[in-house]
Amino acid sequence: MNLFTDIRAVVIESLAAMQAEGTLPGDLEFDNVAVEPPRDAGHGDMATNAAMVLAKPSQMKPRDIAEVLAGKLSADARIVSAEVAGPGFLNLRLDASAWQGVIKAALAAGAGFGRSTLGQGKRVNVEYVSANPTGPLHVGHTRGAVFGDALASLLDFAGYDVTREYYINDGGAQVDTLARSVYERYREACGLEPEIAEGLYPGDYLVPVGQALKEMHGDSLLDKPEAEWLEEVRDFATVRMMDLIREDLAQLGVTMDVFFSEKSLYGTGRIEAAIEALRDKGLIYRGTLEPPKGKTPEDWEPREQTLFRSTAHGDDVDRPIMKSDGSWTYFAPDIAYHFDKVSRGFDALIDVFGADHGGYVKRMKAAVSALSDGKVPLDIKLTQLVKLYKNGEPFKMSKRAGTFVTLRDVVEQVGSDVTRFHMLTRKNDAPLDFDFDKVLEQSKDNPVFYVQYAHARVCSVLRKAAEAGIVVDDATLGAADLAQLGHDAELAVARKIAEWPRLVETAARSNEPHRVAFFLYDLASDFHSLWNRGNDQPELRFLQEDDAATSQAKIALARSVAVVISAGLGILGVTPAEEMR
RNA sequence: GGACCCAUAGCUCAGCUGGAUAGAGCGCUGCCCUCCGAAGGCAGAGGCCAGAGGUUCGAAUCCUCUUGGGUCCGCCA
Repeated sequence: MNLFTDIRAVVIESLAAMQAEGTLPGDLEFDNVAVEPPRDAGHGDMATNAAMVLAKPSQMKPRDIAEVLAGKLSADARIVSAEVAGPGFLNLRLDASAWQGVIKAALAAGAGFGRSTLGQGKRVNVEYVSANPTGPLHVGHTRGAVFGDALASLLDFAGYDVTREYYINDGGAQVDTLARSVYERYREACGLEPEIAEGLYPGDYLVPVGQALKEMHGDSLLDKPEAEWLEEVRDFATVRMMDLIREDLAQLGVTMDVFFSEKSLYGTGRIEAAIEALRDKGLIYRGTLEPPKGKTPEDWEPREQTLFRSTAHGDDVDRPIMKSDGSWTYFAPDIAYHFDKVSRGFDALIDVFGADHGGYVKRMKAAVSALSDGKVPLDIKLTQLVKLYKNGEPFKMSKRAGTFVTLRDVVEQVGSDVTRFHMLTRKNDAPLDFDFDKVLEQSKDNPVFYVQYAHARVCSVLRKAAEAGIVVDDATLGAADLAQLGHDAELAVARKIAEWPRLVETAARSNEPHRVAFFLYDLASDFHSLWNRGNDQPELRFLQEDDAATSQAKIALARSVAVVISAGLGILGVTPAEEMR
């Protein structure tokens, strides 16, 4: 249940009644009518902007509309008062039973509380990570992995049918480089001196791959020319790298539904088919691009290429899809890949890229727009850089100096839960500071700890209640008499609980999982505040000795907090703590 | 030269797609606690939302320009 949509329905009903009576004109759109929590809790429990939104189209004064609407709304049992305020806001106060209903609903729904039908089962493809299969994942990939995974979970929770997908860039020159790098490690395994030339991948992680190659082939590849071993070594190494990456992702709790191989697009006519689809729309032509202004490369010379008219779909310049030697540019298989996604029948596509791919957004959107005739929206989320710190000092990453920080380094040092939560307490398009020491701090200053602690406190209350012989299963708690929950601090928590279903939808609509993290922090804050009041006011403690009925009512509230935290952390991919250590 | 992202308290950041007196944590100031409901609590000061125009009942939020940061910019993927 979503109390806000329930009340909004009442508002819309009342407005319709006003239309029927002739108070309002019959031809009004109610799309912009919103029922929201007011910014200032002093204004009431909910506020609607209905009168202000409708004032102009109905040519009436907002306050006049609000007055009539207030009268209608008062008829609803849940609405205790409706007051006109400010320019025409209508502030609603709800009966305490409304909040009690929310708590009961949370306990009844359990982990499913807040699940939405917003997505209507529409199929969404979320592509993320998609790192080149040439080595282990590093910190930058970690953020993309965490973000993409949480976004996918959020959309799932909001009622979408989500596919998590990884695009393996195994078709370009970088996997040949990988093969040559592995070959050197193979020579090393055979007792020869490896020659890691400039441009090859020097990382130690290729050593075991070279050894594995030796075990398979003995010395037999040593005498052969590159042309004879390249393909096999490349395929072998790519598989090994993807195994490595899958393990890295597993460390973070990320599992993909689909791994899509770029290579599978080559030699199968699939790239050609995608380009033909564009050609049929008149978007492919031969032409010569202008040099980039202000920063002309020294060796620039005009060349005629095959171009995609991406400017017809919002891009700034047309993009080459074929090199002058007739081979595809990297953009061509990407077009084919997205064509494939469109062809698979997804209703919406989301790509999660690193910020360095920002320049790529418009052309990709143009391609999808062209390929789907504008029917399949593509949202591209860019994750900004992660700045590493240790003890408050910036920590520079350098492949050469060997201070290359991998995903595995991070997870092994601070754990998956902390990594995930911390990386989600920032908007994806803002740079992120990651301090190896601060994120592990056990104090109120650390949001990870703060939220976990709230959940652990609830668990602790449940344990103690059970020890005291009070029945605290969800069914019993749900049947408790909640009428005695009347203190402001208690109602504040209940209000927050009621906002959860609404937050899920707003976060999903904007593809912003970080809102979940901030919400959980706020909820934890309200809960801790109530808890702390119990120090001075024993009647606010959750566990009331010798009064099982009151305890059950209060614990029902606490339990609903745990239900929401647990659900929220579930979306973020973080395990809720049963106790703090 | 151009594209994209960003600019909110001293610091790090939210701000629910246009709503009322702009919020939180840290830091600062002042009280309280230091009884395992422990890893602190309560309260206070602190703002021209980078700047200038525009859109309308109403702008931190949308549009334009300016300034200042970041990412990137033809056959590397």
